[in-house]
Amino acid sequence: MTRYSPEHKEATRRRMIETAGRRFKSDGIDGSGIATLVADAGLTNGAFYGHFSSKDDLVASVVTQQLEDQVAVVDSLPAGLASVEQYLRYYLSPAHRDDLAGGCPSAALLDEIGRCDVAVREAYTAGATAMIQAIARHLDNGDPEQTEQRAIGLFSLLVGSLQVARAVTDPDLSDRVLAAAYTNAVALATAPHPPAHANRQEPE
Amino acid sequence: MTRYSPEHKEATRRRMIETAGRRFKSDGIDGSGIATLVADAGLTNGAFYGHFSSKDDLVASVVTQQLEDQVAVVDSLPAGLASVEQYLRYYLSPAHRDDLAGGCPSAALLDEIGRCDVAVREAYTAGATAMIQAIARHLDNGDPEQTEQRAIGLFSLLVGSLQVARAVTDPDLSDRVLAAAYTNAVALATAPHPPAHANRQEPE
DNA sequence: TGTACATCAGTGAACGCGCGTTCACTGATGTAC
DNA sequence: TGTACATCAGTGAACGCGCGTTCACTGATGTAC
Repeated sequence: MTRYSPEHKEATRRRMIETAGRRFKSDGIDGSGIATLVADAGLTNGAFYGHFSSKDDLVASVVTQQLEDQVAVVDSLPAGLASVEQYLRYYLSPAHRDDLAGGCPSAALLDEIGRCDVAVREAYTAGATAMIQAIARHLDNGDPEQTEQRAIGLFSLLVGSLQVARAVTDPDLSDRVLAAAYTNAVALATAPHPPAHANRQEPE
Repeated sequence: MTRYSPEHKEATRRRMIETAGRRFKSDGIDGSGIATLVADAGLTNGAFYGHFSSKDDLVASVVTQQLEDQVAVVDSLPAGLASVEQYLRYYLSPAHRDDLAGGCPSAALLDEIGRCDVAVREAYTAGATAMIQAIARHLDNGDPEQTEQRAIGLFSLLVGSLQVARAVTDPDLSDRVLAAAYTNAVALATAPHPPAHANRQEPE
């Protein structure tokens, strides 16, 4: 009854989601046309709507997949702060900065996602929530509220820093942005327990 | 010899740059067409090329203007950490999160700027450099290298947090992102002197 | 003061192009006998 | 094993539309006399 192997179409769909992820991250969502997206997967124009109901449908699938992949990487890190620092070194490396297509989806697409339709933003919300929890598991210090705060802050700092480092044309400034982010990220991740719901605190 | 007042055309140009800034920030750069941009300033299609040589030329002018305005706000803050905290409260407020068109240009446009042509990115580089210096003046603690690191980190954290808070659809999560950013930003800005070029530091 | 005129900011129709989407079709596949 | 067939993933031309840009023009302006 079923022609072709049952995995055949599903494999093509997965290939489209993966190649579209790379294309979106390097050229932007608005900057990537259907013709280019299907060509990247070795198909032609009309094949698209056999797999996705619209471009937005593809975008939502891509966002979900990209964040799941990123969560899987964080989940696979060994426990302990040393491996968090190792991840920070990768995330804030010149290699990651220069690899738009293969890098962090939030850094590449976040403000565009913010302007997408609600289905895309819901996909992002689920993915970002999972990502924050994955980071929090590595920072856990017994105070869940403070741990979540730090996980959110670390995630935001990483995303913002990588975007700044990518946008500026001065290579020296770009390197300083990455280095500053690393110093601040390590401080944030390893800060001692106390002021959880930070009351003001004078310097010195 | 000169017809019209000499300020007339310049005033129209400034009006275009200002309305385009709002439009770009709410709809994105790719998402804003020339027809809409000129209509926002009360003009019609063809008037555009009397003021700008191309859309990219307008984008570069907008980026320069938007960052200059933001630097002027930071420069006008009274000295002292209390006024930095006041600015952080504004920046990370629900009101700012919900005011795309009137808010921070980096939070609204940064990843799109990263994909723009080199003239736009150079305009952004100049603006971001000025912004980092303006922030650093408020954080100065005698160590210029550490001060710049903190200014860069603070700027990146703010931009990233606002983007995350805007992208997610869950209002409660969005509020928690803003609150977490505030706590982490205050900690970053008011941290005591010591570990400037942070050597590793075990927790507790 | 009143009229003729040169300037030029702004008009609006038109251009070629690539967008997202539709649809009649093709042809490789695995099945039935 | 060999042939006829039903399936359906993928093809490729076409659609209406809005994009960035061009250009011949209009008409309000301030000037000259």
